[in-house]
Amino acid sequence: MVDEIVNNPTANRPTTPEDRLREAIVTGRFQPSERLIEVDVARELGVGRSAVRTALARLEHEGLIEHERHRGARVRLVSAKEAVEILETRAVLEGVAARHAARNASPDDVARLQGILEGMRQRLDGGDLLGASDENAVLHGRILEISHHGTVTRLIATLKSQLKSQLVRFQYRTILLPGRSEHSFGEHASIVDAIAAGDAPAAEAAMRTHLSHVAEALRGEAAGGLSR
Amino acid sequence: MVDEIVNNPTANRPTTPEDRLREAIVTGRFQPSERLIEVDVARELGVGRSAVRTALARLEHEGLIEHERHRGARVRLVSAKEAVEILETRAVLEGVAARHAARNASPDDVARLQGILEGMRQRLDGGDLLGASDENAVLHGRILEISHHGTVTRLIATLKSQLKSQLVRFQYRTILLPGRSEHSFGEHASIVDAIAAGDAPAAEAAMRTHLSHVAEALRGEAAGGLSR
DNA sequence: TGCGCCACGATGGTTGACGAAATTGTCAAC
DNA sequence: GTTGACAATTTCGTCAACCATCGTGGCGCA
Repeated sequence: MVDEIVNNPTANRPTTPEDRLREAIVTGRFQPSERLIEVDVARELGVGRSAVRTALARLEHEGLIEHERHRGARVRLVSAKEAVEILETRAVLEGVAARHAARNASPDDVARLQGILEGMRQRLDGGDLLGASDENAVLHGRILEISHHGTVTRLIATLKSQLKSQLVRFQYRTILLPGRSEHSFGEHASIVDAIAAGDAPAAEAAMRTHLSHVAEALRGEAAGGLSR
Repeated sequence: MVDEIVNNPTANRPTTPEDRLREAIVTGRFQPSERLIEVDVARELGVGRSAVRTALARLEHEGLIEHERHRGARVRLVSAKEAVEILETRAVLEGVAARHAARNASPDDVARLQGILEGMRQRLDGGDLLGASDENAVLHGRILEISHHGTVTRLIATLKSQLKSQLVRFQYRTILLPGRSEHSFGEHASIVDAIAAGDAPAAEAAMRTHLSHVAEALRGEAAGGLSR
């Protein structure tokens, strides 16, 4: 019932126009600030105008595009400042999730979290930083699930998709920064520990400090990468 | 440039179909869980089906309706649990806003906040509880503006609209609860004080405790009103 | 009684058309 | 040369009619 939200690789074909447009934006096929003329997009994607319209409407509220009445849509440019804003917002939201996870977690949940942590440890020891980064995402996702907080889960999902469009252009793998991986592992361990102990405030605090560090690391990188 | 986002009373007529549908849902013209058949809605609103389609797409990501592919849309029912979730989420988001406001506030901003506080004081002394409740909304809105945090502002706006649809059915004027108004005023004063002092952590903490009290008051009321 | 097929209801999407609004371009007057 | 008004163009907003697809419930058959 609580299915993982996995990005199915090589999955079934029937992609909706919405997915295709999102894909085109996220992969940078449409440049930021570029005007999205409905008929052009329709031709580009090989679908009708109405399909593009509904897709645009959805993508607007996902924050991928801006749209003014009678003036059309354009790809939204996420500035460095805004990227930091998003990270910061995610920090407090995931903090709430961690708090609830600490209250809800069954022994089984805790075991699974510790298992993920274990996997991170092994990959780090093996020098597989990218693999560890993936485990990272899994851990955060699992905590969200355990929290059973629909509202927070939903908001984080939209924030994620907003950053994703920029992810392609600026490599946001902070875990690749020297020294960051070990530091990050320790922070994750603290979060899991707090959840295991059922200490809700500690879990929230740990999550927030963790993500504020990520944001900080990013800010440093952004100064060189995002500014222009 | 930084125009107030006021709900213009008796303003210009040209309402979009989207606005009209939102209005219809929010005012309870369509019942929760009611299926929204496109053609019926179209006839009801006196517009075409395509207009309804776009409106539905937008309203979906505002959280006012649910939508499953090939299975249509229905008005989303916000349960009591979810209402609390939303309040809780708003609490941390507005906490972030307060934190930023404390960092950004110019002397002028502080003066305006204190002016609003003064207005609340006067209305409370005059026994005008509803008026004070309005000032309350103004104060929160002003803090959001001062924060200059677009992401948080946007998220709070959507959360608000989700609750608004339930607002009509359950009177969420917690300030009307006995004793709550005075308590609330003190909390607001603390928030403004922290912002005036430029004390970011204090501002965030004050906002969070304030809103957690609101949520608590609500939970008590919800037990009698929302449960069934 | 129970199972499966099929028709119907509703959505997803297409095409084509038209009015409305915004932008752009032009031209004359100052 | 600059400004203002007006015309032309672009693009969106909406409608209408149409077909394909998906779900679902009922009917018939076993």
